[in-house]
Amino acid sequence: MPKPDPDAPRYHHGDLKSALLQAAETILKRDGVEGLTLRAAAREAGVSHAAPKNHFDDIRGLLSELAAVGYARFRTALIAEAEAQIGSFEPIDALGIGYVKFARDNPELFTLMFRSGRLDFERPALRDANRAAFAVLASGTANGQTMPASPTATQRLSVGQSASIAAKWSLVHGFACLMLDRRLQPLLQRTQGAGDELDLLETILRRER
Amino acid sequence: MPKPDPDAPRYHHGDLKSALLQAAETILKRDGVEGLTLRAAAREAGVSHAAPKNHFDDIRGLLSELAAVGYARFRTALIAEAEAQIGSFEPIDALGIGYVKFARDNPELFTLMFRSGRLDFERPALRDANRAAFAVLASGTANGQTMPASPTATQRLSVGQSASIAAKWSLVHGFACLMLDRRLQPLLQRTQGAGDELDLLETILRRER
DNA sequence: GCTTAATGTTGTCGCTGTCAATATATATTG
DNA sequence: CAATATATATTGACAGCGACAACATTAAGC
Repeated sequence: MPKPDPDAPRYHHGDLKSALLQAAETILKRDGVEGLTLRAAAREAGVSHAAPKNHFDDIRGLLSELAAVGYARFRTALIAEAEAQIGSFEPIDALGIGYVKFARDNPELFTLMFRSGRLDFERPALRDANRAAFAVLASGTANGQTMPASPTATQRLSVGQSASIAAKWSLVHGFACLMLDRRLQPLLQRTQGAGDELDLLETILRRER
Repeated sequence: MPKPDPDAPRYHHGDLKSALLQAAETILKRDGVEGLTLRAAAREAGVSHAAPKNHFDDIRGLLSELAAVGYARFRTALIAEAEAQIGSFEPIDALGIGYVKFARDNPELFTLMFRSGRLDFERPALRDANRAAFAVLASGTANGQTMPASPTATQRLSVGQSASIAAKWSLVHGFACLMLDRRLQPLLQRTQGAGDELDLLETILRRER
């Protein structure tokens, strides 16, 4: 009788959705967002070019689901950094450092998540992952408040609170974007005794209080 | 004898490069960066699909030259805002307001210039326009210094000066990016008596001194 | 005026996303 | 268990894209 050979080519993959997401991430790291196509992911996973349609509808679906994975990792990275920096930085600043570190360590994924313009945030997986990540950010942004995030984040804010949150968020987000585009490099190069970008960020955060 | 009819179809356009750039901007505003293709620009300008190659080499060339036009406008917008805000904001903050206003008023162009990842900054036109624009920014960023920019921007900076510049630049750049992605909207909506994004930015800038 | 270079057109190639039609495996139900 | 329905994967096709080569037309230089 024919044994179930795991190496035998099977018509049905079994867990193609995960395999495609993994293939997509491989391509993302190797070729960047530009090189990440539906057909390339199918090739990488060893299936036909139209197979991804069953799991992701279209290219925006694939990119959005991969971005959702990214937001989940982003969230855990933020939490980890906040815990690691206890005693060194305020929670809000620790989260900012985690934000920029994530961008530095996952440049292509960060670009996909924050700068691609090809995502569908209505897609439930992405919508939820995005919200969960920003709930962590918001939790450390309210004055003096610490982890974990308040799950019901519908409370009203004062203008001052909003300004404080937007300022910090804009700062680290802009820093991350400029860093990934190597736009801070000229600045660092003409700075006496400058370190790398992360040193610069920590200097900024320490000076602001 | 045949008069030179300006409406007659001529084999040579005369000024196709400008016409293509104008067509490209029309498409950019109408369809976004995604819809801006070499062939679409050629169609919009009424020439054959391969005509742009003579003037822009490839798609990156066209996008880069259009971005160069954008940086030139960006520069004049910054200067105009700095002059308009004399007495209301410090030069550095006035430039920041100009930065965000430009993004608000030219979202697609800003996206092309700062977030597309499809530009070639080695291309002389873009390289020069980019430098000229950031010379204006740098001129208002040195402590208390005012317009116009010092053309020779090769002087060394202290870590504190770099931190100050990077902080302000990151803040307005991040704010602009988050604004264009409508990521500040949820924040504004749960803020008591909140205005629009620009009000929020001005609040931030006033609070930081 | 002749030659040369610049500019524009046509045709082609491989790639992409998307769709329709079809094949195969799994799930469900009688 | 068998028949059917559903989910999953393949094949083939189409138009749009960037890029290239071959060619046509015009302008520029000598």
